[in-house]
Amino acid sequence: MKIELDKKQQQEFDRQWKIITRGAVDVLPEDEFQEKLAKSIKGERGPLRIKQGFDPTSPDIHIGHTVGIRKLKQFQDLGHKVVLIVGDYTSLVGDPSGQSSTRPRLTYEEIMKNAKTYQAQFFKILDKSQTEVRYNGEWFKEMKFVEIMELATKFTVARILERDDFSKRIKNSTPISIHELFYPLMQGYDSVVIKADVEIGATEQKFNLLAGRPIQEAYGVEQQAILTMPILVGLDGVKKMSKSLGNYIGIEESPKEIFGKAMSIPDELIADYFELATDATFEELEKIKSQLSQPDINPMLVKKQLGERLVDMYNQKGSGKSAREEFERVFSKRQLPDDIPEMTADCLKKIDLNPEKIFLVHLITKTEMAKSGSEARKLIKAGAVSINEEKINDVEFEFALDKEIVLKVGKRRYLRLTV
RNA sequence: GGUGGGGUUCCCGAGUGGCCAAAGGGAACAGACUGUAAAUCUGUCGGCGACGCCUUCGAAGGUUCGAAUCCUUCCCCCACCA
Repeated sequence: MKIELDKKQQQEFDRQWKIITRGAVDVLPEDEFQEKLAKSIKGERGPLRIKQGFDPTSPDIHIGHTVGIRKLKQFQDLGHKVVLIVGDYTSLVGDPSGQSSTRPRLTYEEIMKNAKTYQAQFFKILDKSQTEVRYNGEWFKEMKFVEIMELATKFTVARILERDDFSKRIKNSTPISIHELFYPLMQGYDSVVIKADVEIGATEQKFNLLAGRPIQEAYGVEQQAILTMPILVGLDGVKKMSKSLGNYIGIEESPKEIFGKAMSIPDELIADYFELATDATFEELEKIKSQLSQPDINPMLVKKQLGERLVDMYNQKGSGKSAREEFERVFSKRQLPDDIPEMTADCLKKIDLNPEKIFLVHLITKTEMAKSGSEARKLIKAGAVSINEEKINDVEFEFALDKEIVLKVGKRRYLRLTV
């Protein structure tokens, strides 16, 4: 590194660098990044501008998103400036990264609605006062065709087609629309406008992140360094966490849900989740890993710690503990949960059920405990339905509501009926 | 623009006139076992008060007692050629 630092500055540099690179996969180009940081510490330039873009394609943020957001928070804690790009215009294009087919495009209204809920959720983790939020429609909306063409001259098709996802799609004869080629250009242009020093993203974003560099250069802006973070695998243990696959833990979910979902991840994922999705310290991580490697320690116990921790991060203090106790009561001791939804006989009448003669299949469907009558019958046949702990196997089962009962459907759906 | 091949239930993928709500696999859901883990085994897997009925096989028509299967038109995709 060319920049000379005095001893104190060097210590600060080392401290920051350790935090910055923790958990990161790529830090490119490392020397440029270090130089930027050194200059900033030395006071030759202000805090670094750290960029991350989000395409508001769904209304909720899950803990997969938080991997990057938490990295941003670390930068903030080190005194740097975070610039969040809400990709209202890039969402219209749809990021082709890692996609095996063209993404469905959302309407502008859907995108803006999602963008709003995103922001609120970002600031559950980030410090609002140190964050600049920009919508890229701000500059793309005004762009003239000649300017778009100008941007398009900055990059070649060959470079874009180098990408693995595109080359795979070409090989498999899956169509690629021209507009998809614009995605990296747009993302790179965002970096030009906001003068990003560093852009961070998931590993699958590496190409898009790197694409920003030549584009910045072409527009006479200092090139950004990039930092990539691993992709968090979803609850299924196979695919990346995503809302559309339904294998996610949303940060807005109830403690019960977060804890339960955490308990359902495959054991192999426990350490990754601790490392990427919680604020466990380096020492804690080591401890967890050693626990997991000991055969006499049940990984379930470690997993419970994870669940507790995740719940606490997004809820009031102590909610992790109570979520855990509730979980143990219901699933380990097989007792009833403490918050069973209730319905009275009058409520039943409102949804067209006669309390004197309740047809079980209808009860299950009308209370939305199953999607359809066939589904309800299927569950009954499978022995998944019980009333007051007693299994019901008769598809035609009817009963009169003369005393309070608790209906259980599947592992976790409960309903209490009162007279 | 030409020629050829395709579009099947959540996904992959059989099926080329009745035995087809449609093989097989995957996913999913449920049961047993458990730790709401993994593995394994079993069952379900369009809808309906249900041994029957209704709606599905790109779209719309047509032939037929009867169509996912045959014909016509249209839409979309792929390959090769240009």
